[in-house]
Amino acid sequence: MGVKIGEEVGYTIRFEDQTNPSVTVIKFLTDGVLIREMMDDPLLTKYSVIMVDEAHERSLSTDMLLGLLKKIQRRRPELRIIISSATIEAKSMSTFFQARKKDLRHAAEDSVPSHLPAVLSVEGKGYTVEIHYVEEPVPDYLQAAVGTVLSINDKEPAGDILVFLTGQDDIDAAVKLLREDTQDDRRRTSGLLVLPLYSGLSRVDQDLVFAPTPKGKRKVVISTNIAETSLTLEGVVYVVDSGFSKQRFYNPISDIESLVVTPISKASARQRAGRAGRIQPGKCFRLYTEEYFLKEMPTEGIPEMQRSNLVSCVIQLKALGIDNILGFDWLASPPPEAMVRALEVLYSLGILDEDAKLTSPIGYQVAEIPLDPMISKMILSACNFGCSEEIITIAAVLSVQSIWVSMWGAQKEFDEVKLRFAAAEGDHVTYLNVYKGFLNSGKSSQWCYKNYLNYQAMKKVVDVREQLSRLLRRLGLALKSCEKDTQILRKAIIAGFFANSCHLEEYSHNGLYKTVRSSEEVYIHPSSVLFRVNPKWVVYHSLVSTNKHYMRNVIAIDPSWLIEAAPHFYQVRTPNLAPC
DNA sequence: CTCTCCCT
Repeated sequence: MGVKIGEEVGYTIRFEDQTNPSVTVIKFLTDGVLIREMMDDPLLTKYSVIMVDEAHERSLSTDMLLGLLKKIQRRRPELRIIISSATIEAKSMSTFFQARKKDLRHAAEDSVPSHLPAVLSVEGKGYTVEIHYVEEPVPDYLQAAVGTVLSINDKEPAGDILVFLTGQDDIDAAVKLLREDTQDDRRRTSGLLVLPLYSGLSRVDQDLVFAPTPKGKRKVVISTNIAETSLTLEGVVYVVDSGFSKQRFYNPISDIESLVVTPISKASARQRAGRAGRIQPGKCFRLYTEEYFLKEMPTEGIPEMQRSNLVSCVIQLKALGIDNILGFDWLASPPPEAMVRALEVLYSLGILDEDAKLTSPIGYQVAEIPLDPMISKMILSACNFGCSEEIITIAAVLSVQSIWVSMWGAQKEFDEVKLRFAAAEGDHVTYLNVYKGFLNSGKSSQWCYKNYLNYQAMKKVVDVREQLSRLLRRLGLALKSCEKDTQILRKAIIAGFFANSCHLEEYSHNGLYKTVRSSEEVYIHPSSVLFRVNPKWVVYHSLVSTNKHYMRNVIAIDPSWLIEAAPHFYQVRTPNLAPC
């Protein structure tokens, strides 16, 4: 359009506002930012047209936003809403936004949208992709994927290959197999450049997949879902689709989130295939039968709303003045159990009162902080305990994926390096040591590299920490350091995470813990500094469920601190503690 | 003895 970014056309993301309110007429932003903007401007009066892109992804915030926009439109019939979605399911979207008869009765004539939602279809600009299926179901998609790559390399003309598997384990195994094959049988694979791709890789390793393919080589990228939508690889002509991805599921009864290898939807399968047609006509090899695709594969995935913990979602709606959360107009209703659980958790944290209204000041302050409510509660308590300087560092580290780079070779070295930072109290205090070291190094990327730290992640920690310190100042809360008093630090953590306490099973030789609240069997994650240390009592930040239930980010505590922090949640029962 | 992926 020939304009400078940040003037007529701008964008806003978490740490960057490239707009100029007096000049900008088109603004790109994430759905989460727009929901945040609603807290100051509930009817989004700044905007006359709102376009929601990628609505088919059905992320938590997209679903929330669509429900909120529908509500806004009743008050602002002149607001134009455009929803763009890559699936054929436009009808359900259109029905959702169609004013219902009972709404019409209560609304004045002129406040009804003057047109029913129109459905427009726009042709994709990709090249055609020829789809191939297997004749018979494959017993092992990893082996099948490796075999398919080799046969493409044998039979098909030049062009890079993108393989979709489910996770780091799968991917590292496939990379290894293909690289070994290169050595065993020069003729078949001599031209292959095999690269893994997943979000845990360091930036340097991720960048390798974007480098142009050397002459005479064929690039094979073995990837998670990250290459399905988040990253785009040019030069891909062949896609191999395993038909699976890892998905998160939340059980509101046990309050545990699990990562499960799940069959993908037809929508995902199409998206994956489309990745082969960006520069020329391509081919997609699906490692499942055509019959399976047509008859058994679900059309759409399950919206995130229906398989997530909803505490963040509930508090945001509360902050927007939506009192009847259960009666909110959802595009897809979340399970009532998950709603009830979220309300319970927020109540136990003192964020909602008996009438499920935000408490003052805690509830309102928590809603202002753009983090998980348990973390926000931890921060607010730290302000009272006088350790907010340290706690916001911890909060920032906990809000990035992982500050360590994933190491597939040098495990032993890695563990040794980690010991330099390890604190007996646990991971949270260890993170403080890492952060201190990073600052002392002058925020050096070299230093990160030497210490197996992810430099990008550390930079993000600094950004998040700065945002939090600005926010606390704005809320009129004190930034104070507790120096070396890690007891007070742990008490502040417990103020947010008292519900996540576990004790080591007596006579347990393999590190078996049970959660205090529901006696679930859990273990300390091998990435924790307390792995194999196994203190008697711990509090964890989150559970990840794969083969076992693993606690990630763990601190050792004294059980009396639990009763001190949450007498309403725990009551003393000799000789141990029990939930009430 | 291990971590799909976005996002405020």
